[in-house]
This record gives sequence, C-alpha cells and structure tokens, in this order.
Amino acid sequence: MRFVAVVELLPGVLDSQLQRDADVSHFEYYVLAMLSEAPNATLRMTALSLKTNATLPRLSHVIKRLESRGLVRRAPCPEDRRATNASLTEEGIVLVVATAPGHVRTVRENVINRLTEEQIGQLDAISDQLLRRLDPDNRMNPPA
Amino acid sequence: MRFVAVVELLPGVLDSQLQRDADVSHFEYYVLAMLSEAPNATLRMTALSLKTNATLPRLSHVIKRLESRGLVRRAPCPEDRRATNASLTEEGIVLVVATAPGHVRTVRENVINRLTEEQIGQLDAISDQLLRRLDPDNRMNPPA
DNA sequence: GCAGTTTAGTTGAAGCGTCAAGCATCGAGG
DNA sequence: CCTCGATGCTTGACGCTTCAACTAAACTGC
Repeated sequence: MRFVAVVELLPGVLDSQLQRDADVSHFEYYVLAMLSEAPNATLRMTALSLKTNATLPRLSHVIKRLESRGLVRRAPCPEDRRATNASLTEEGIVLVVATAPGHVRTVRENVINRLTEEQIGQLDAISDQLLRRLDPDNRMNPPA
Repeated sequence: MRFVAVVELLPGVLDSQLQRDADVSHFEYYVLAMLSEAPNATLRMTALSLKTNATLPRLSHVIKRLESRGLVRRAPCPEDRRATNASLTEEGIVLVVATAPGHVRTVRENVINRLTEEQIGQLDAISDQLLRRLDPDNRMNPPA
C-alpha cells in the first residue's frame, strides 16, 4: 500500500529538518515539546515516557544527553523518592520556542499544504480510527 | 496532529509482529520482499537501495547479515564488475512465503479492517498526494 | 513492623543506522 | 591508451535503541 511508503518516508523528512535547524532528533524534539507543554515544564520520567511512546531506558539515556547539553534538568521527586522529575531549563525553553515554527512549517509543507481541506478532515478521521487500536489508552494524546 | 501519532506508532507494530514470527525487522522483511518480487529474485544493490529507501551502507550491512543467515546470496555482476547482485536463496524464498500471510494479516488488522471502504479509498488518494512530495521520483513504488 | 512484591529509574553490553573514507571499475576526453 | 572524474559498493568508527540486570523506594498482607 502507498500508505506504508508514507509511513516509511515521513519520519525521515521531519528528522532531517530538526537535525539541521536545532541539532536534535525528532524524538528529542518531541520530548522537549512535551515538557514545554506540561505545567511548570516538568514531568516525571514515567509520564514522559508514556507521552512520547518511549521505553524508560530509552528516555533515561535521552534525558541524560539532553541534560548534559543543558536543555533539561533532573531532580528527585519530593513526593515519591523513587521518581525523577525532568524539567526544561531556560535554554531548553529557548530552543523549543525557536524551533517550533520551523517544525510546524515543515509539517505544513509536507502534509497539510499537499491536501485539500476535505482530505485533511478525512485524514484526521482516519487517524482517529487507527489510533483506537494503535494507542487504545490514548497515551500519546491525552485530552489536553 | 493525530496523523503524526499514527506515523510514530505503526512502524513499531509492524516490526514486532515480524520480529516475533520470523526474527527479522520490518526493513529486513521489506528487503527480502522486494527481492522476491524481482525477476529471478535478484537485484543490484543500488536498485534495491532505491526500492527500500535505504542508504547504500545500510543496505550493505543488512545484506551481509542476511547473507550470514543464509537468506540471501551475493554475487558480482558480470556486466559491470563494480556492481553486486543480491539474490534470495531457497531458504530466503521459504521465509518470505511463510511470513507474508502473517504480515498481510497484521496490516489488515491494524489498518484495513479499521476503516470503511470509503476511507481506504481516501487514504490511498491522500497517500498518493503526499508521495508526490515525499518521493518525487516514485522510487519506492515503480509502476510495477 | 517486616517479608514479599510492585513500581521507578539507571546502567552497561550488544546490535543497527549513519557518516566519512576507501577501493575498484567504468567511461569520456585528449 | 591513459588520465581523470564518476559510479558501485564495502568498511570501520561512532551514536542511539534495546534488553537484561540492578538499586532503591513504596505498597501489601500478615
């Protein structure tokens, strides 16, 4: 199916733009973006891993790298001392703010602008349908 | 967009099924499948890399692994001695034949069966539209 | 309270993808 | 022919993801 080809190709396109513009992978950007939307730009590791569909080890490694680049800060959670809170630093916020428009534009150029209004509606309905199975608990898109 | 979530999640689903059933990644399966469709189950490395949207180094590594597992055979191309022909072995053919139905079923369960006839048509038209930009030369789907 | 289990997260080793460099062959120009 | 650039592919090193193993803290039942 042609759709499979789209699924194969699209991530690469999104990745290269972010790599060029901000030297982050699409996944790293997504992590930063999820943090930036959270109250106080802070989330617990587990919550963040659910939102980003990452395994905990993966997230742990990524956060360590982002921390070493000064974009994220880790602090033990006071309420549950097993847990770790990840927060955006000032620098991290700056990066997200600076990078978001370019990223949005890339999505726009590669997806939205290629389709009619009607098709966008169709695609959204189709995606919704598919997510019922791919993400039954709606982890990736909590009713923000 | 919800569509982005689909693009993130779907590859993982397809991958796990193939990993479970045949101990190959989705990409490895795709390589084997492309070979199986080619005349004489043989393709030159460059042609195969275009069809699978892989860099040549990546393909080279993958083919080496598949060869070491006895699924693929490499032979220098007689017409152009720089080139390498990759072919499916008997064993490789057996794997593709044995694995294809399960893979098709997975795609069916996760995509096709979730949508109405009408939506499938819409998705195909949308994919076609998007591929005009994502794959302008139509490398991934030569008019078979 | 205290053993056993569950939850939260980190770490290190192993495997795959990417990138830069390399080698061989082909083809075009003089 | 012979050189020079282009083409086809391979290789090795490095980075990221995954998996298994581990530590530590929190619940649970007795």
